[in-house]
Amino acid sequence: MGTKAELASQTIDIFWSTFPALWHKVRAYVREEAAEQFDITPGQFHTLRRIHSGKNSVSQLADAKHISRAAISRSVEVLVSKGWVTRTPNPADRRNLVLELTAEGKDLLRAVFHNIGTWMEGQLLGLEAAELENINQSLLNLKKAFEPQTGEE
Amino acid sequence: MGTKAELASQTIDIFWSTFPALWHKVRAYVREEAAEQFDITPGQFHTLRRIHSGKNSVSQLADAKHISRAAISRSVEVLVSKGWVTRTPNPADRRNLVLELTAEGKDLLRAVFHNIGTWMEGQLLGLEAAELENINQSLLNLKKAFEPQTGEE
DNA sequence: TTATAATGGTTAACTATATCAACTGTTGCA
DNA sequence: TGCAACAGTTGATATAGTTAACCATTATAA
Repeated sequence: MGTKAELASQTIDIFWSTFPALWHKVRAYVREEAAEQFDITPGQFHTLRRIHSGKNSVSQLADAKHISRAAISRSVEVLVSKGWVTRTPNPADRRNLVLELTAEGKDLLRAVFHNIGTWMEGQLLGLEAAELENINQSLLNLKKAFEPQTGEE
Repeated sequence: MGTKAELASQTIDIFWSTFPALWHKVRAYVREEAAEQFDITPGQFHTLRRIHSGKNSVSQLADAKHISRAAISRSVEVLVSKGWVTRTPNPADRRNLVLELTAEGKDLLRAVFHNIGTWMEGQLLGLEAAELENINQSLLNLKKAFEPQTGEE
């Protein structure tokens, strides 16, 4: 019942009152802007984003998003059919298909990021520099707290 | 090109590398635990959560989640059919149906929150007290930054 | 070496959740 | 009065998730 447990309990309350609303707001922005300009759904955008950040197989994507391989497989199928992603057999392990963004996929991702980034920056500039620094550090700490511990999970 | 713009740009990068992963992790936890114990999907849980926090009509829920009234209407229908929510005609405006949690709905929500809270607290206790304080303040600031401005949006 | 288990990926059948468009009923306003 | 706006539902459709079953390949181990 020390101060730390109390703080953690506060964090949880604050998490629920801030995180989902913010997430849904960003997702709604993606839906409105990106869907209108590029015919891409939020889910497809996020899959594209994760491929870009190095998750280059169906299994890796499934692990990252904590959903089934079947769901990712279909999602990737759509991205391939739209010409944004390629599936290349991996000679070193012929079960594996390596995913990569096409030039069009990269362009699209860049455009959507730029679009959303402009909007987000406009919102964030309402804060003070010191507040932004704290946010940056805090998000990284939050991520660290929820990362799989060595030897566990 | 001041420091503040640079910080905001960093914040956006950090946002993308932390926020979605964390959100999907929490969502996955809800899916596994809550679904198994209470036969409730993450989406239903979040709708229940928002009704509990005071969004007591289909329209308010649609605004809060930034999705269509039609989608919320169907989601609420499920919650009603499962006995977790009631729809009561509002005498002051007979177009409006007031949503409320039933006792079962409240119990369920409490149980799921307790379940997830225990898990989250375990994760958060890996951080220092000062880090938790910063996280609490930062999440509130982040929310503030993305709240509709007076006279805009 | 050879059977068996585990991995990577797809497909099928199903359910949940989102869209838009069309609709009913009610309210507000000119 | 008459019409526009609002609250909510329903139908048709698309996307996204589940589990189970399956194929091909790779890893393990008797």
